[in-house]
Order: sequence, then C-alpha cells, then structure tokens
Amino acid sequence: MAHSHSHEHDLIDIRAKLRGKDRRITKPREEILELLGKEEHPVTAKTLHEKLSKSCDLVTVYRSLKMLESMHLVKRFDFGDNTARYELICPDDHGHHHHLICRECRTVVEIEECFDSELESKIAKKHGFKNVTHQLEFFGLCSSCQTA
Amino acid sequence: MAHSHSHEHDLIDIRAKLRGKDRRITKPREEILELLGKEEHPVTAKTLHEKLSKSCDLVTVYRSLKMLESMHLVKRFDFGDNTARYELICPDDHGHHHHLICRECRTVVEIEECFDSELESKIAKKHGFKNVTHQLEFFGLCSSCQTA
DNA sequence: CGCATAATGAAAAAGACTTGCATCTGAGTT
DNA sequence: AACTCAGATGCAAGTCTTTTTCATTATGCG
Repeated sequence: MAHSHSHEHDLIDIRAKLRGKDRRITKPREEILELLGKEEHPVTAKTLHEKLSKSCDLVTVYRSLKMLESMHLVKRFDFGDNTARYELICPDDHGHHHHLICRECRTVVEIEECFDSELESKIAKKHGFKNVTHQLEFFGLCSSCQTA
Repeated sequence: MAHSHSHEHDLIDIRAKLRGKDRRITKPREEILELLGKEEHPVTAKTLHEKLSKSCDLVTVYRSLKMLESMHLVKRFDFGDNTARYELICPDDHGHHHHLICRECRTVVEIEECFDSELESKIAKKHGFKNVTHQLEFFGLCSSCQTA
C-alpha cells in the first residue's frame, strides 16, 4: 500500500497540529514520524526503536506513539500477539484500512476492502452508541505456509 | 447474548473432546469451564482467577485458557488494552460474534451482526491465503458516557 | 536572551504472560 | 483396588511490553 507520495506536505500539517496543542517538535518525534512514513506495515515500538538506531530511548518511542495516537496522527493495531503496532495515518484512506496476517509466518498484507459503513451506523443506533469505529483484521495461512 | 441454555450437554462434549486428545479433566479445568459458561462477556485470566476464588493458581488459568483455545473450545479476544479476554465458544454461533466496547467506561455489548462472508473469501482468494478468519470489534461512546 | 513548561533519559516498577522444576493426580492397565 | 506414568499443578523465577518517577535538558514563546 502506498505511503509513496511526498511527505513534506504531511510533515508541515503535523507540525501545525502539534503547535496548536502546546506540543513541541523534537528530534525524536521528527525521526519517529519520518520513519513511520517509510514503513509499509504497522510496526512495534521496539522495532521502531531499533530502526531509529537507538537515537533516542525506547521510552521516548512509547511516549511519542501514545501522544501521536491521541492526536490521531498514528493508529494503533493489534495483531493478537500482545504487542501494539502503529502506522502513520495517511490522508488517502483516513487511516482506515485493515490487514491480512499469516498465522504462521506473520506476513502482513494491507487490505483496502471493508464492509459497508451502514453496518456500523446500524449497530451504533441499535445500542445508543456514538462515534463508533471498528478494528478489523484478517488472519489466515499465506500461500508459502500452506505447503510447508 | 445467550449463554442461558443448558450446559450439561456442552460439558459432556467437552469431556469427550479432551479425552480424545490425551487431555485430563481436572478440577481447575472444570471450574474454569463452568465459570466461562456463566459469563456474558469475554473475561481476562485475572478476572477469571478472582472469580474462581483462587481455587487454583493464576498460572493454571493461563495454561488452561491457552490449552482450551488450541482445542477451539474458547476464543480469545483483543479489546486493545494489552490484555487477552476469553469466551466459551457456544455452538449457537460457532463462536463467531463481535463486540461493541465503550471507549470510556469499557462496557461491552455482544453483537451478532457481521458483514457478508463473501468479503472474506474474496480477500482470501485475492492474496492466495487459505483458512481466513477475522477479528472485528467496534468501539464507541455508550449513551451514559456521551453526556458525562 | 530568558523563562516556563514540555520532553527526555535512566532506572525502576507494573502488568501480562511464560517457563522450569519438583510434586501431584487422572485415568487407563493390571 | 493398586499400579503406573504422562499430563497437570503450584510455586518461584523469568520474560516481555508498557508505564511511572524524577532529575535533567531543551523547545519555543515573549
């Protein structure tokens, strides 16, 4: 899936958003955002920290991700292995897409398909909820792992 | 959602399944299954252990849940708080249903609705995956928390 | 430039889950 | 009913992810 467009624009947006909330633009945060922009799939804090070549503490990675999530700049995913993964929310899909994960080798495929949104509003209405979103992930056996 | 039917039958089934796999029916396991049968919503190992009035070690709860999951007798859910929750798979829905969780107070509502299964087979086919399942949870603000 | 306050690093803690190992027990066999 | 042994348990300790505390540093507004 495409994170391949120019990021300069996004970065400016993000800076503006941070300033507006009394948040500072620091080196760790810039590096984290830059790295996230290059990732194809959701990454764990630990992986991110390793790729950052330890230029900041792992704690800072955790803190930054949490903060960025609260500002809706990144999105958290759960692949069922007790480890949070994060992706930069890209304007294309408003951060809304899903994944298909191989139960065996953990390969991840980005999925743009989703069910009709009226299902969600129906459910929201039925139970008196507002602001309903969903987390949807698919799990299966990828072609390589089927034979093995 | 209904876990309200007779459990005797289920329990017999379960015993048979366990025996067939060289698994033993022990007091902790019986109690865990019985308790799970009474739960309305997925529960964490810790909660289960507390309700078990500590009649067995927490480790045994973890081990049992893992084992029962591998035998497809219970299902694991992720509500995005780094803690696994488990539900007894009831034959009614083949263990397939979803939840609507309040982001604020963490109230859980069981949801029977789901998208058309052809979406899943379409995705499986498109990426050469087999045996595809999905995890789907809805998050929102329940009526009480909207006003607060 | 200076200052208030947000962010960071380091260490420690918290929390969920797992593992090692000695002991115990379920359940098939005699 | 006793025998046997693999599977199950308890307890202690360990791992892994994430959070907290607190002293120190640094961003960015005035």
